[in-house]
Amino acid sequence: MTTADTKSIPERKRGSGVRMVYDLLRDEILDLVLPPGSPIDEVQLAERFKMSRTPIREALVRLAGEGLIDTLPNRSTMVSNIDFLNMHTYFDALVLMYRVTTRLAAEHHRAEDLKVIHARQAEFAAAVQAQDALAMIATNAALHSAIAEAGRNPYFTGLFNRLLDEGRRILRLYYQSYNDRLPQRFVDEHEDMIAVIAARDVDAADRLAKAHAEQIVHQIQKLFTRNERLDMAL
Amino acid sequence: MTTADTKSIPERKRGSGVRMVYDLLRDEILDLVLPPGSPIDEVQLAERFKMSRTPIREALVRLAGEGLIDTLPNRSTMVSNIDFLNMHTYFDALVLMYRVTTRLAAEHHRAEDLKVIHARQAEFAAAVQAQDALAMIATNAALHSAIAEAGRNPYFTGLFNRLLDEGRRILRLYYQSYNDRLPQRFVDEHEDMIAVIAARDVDAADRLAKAHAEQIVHQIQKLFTRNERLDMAL
DNA sequence: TGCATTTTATTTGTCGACAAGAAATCGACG
DNA sequence: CGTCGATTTCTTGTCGACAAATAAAATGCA
Repeated sequence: MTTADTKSIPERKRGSGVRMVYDLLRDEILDLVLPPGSPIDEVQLAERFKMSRTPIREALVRLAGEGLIDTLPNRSTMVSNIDFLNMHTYFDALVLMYRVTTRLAAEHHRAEDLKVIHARQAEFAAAVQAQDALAMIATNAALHSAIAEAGRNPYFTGLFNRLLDEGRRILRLYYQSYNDRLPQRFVDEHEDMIAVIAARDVDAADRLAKAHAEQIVHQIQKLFTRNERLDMAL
Repeated sequence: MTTADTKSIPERKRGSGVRMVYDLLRDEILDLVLPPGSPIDEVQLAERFKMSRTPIREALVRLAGEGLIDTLPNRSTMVSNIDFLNMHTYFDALVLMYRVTTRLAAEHHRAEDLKVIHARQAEFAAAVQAQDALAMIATNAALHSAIAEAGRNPYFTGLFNRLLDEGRRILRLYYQSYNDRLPQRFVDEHEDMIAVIAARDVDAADRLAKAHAEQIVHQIQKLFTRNERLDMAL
């Protein structure tokens, strides 16, 4: 294998390059590795991935379609800003989707759904145990996405996943600042929610989901008002 | 100026070609001019619009991002099918968004919002009067979009507009089959909804929106079960 | 004739290059 | 010394062409 190492990864399947750069950029943006306002350079990405600008451009178009990057015509393209001003409107939408999806899960779940949900919850608990903030975000989103799937309404799950993605950056800030305090409380609340889902108690599911969501929102808003004061102090 | 007329419309602003073909294809798909399953040929569009395949490709990527077209890798791309099987889940989502946006409009609207809403309602009434099905769809969506805007939650309005677009093809089928019977009832229901929004009666707004949405859903489902029977008879 | 395999043909995905647009740099003039 | 304008530079948008992948057609064989 001495002749092949001139190019370590020369082989790329025909349609895979776009998804690769799309997934990577998406993750880097949502995990705040690329903070809001970061410039996105096409040629830089092109030589980094050893491909032409065309597939990179396609990935950027997709990201722009999801609102993760902003493209000024004929000018630069950059990572979109987090809309702190309308954050409360985001949380209103998030709470509603939490409630709806959990309620529907209690109504329509099947046996196989519960297995997936329990597995996701175990992964979340493990992430909390390991104090891995990034894993907490991912597994938490995966758990709630699984709950939404159990509700058997693809439109709701689509809207919900969209919202979760949009908020992943805010959650990242949240977990970033709280990685000392273990959110064990979330684990317990999740357990309660899963229990009432399994029991098909629709009203309780709605109530617990509302409380769970509003608790998170309250924590985050507390964090941001504190940060606001810090910003003003500067 | 005899040398310049070899190309009648050679001038195109630099970034406008993409939006042009995007808007056109989008309208043609949503208005069922391009029915589900229609093949989309890149080179055909390229020569039709007198431009390279690159900007057409970008427009197609955007449309695929919104789920309006399906792209099989390395193979054809076609207009996406309407998901009749999960249609009731769509209506569940639509009813909920109708309720939420109308409720929020009653809560948060301002004086200038009512002006816009009244204007949209007048346009819808005019479309009904003229028995213009396409205009009914457009003005009805515009009216409800304006109501959502008055709710001052950009996330809800975004999700709602997305849903309205996805359902525009179903509504097209609906109005197509009912263009003899005037949906004057919708006009009246709209008037009632606008009245309670103006009165800031949140509960009544929620109730009327729910009834309005469910009435529409009921009509459409009635239509489709009838069509189902017709299909079975073939 | 029927089936498997090769060949052709068509369509997509990718590339390198060029042109347009806007910011930055430089220079001239008041 | 500052301001306005031209030029340069840098990035994006577009183009034409080529390569890969797949379906369709053609060929060979039993």
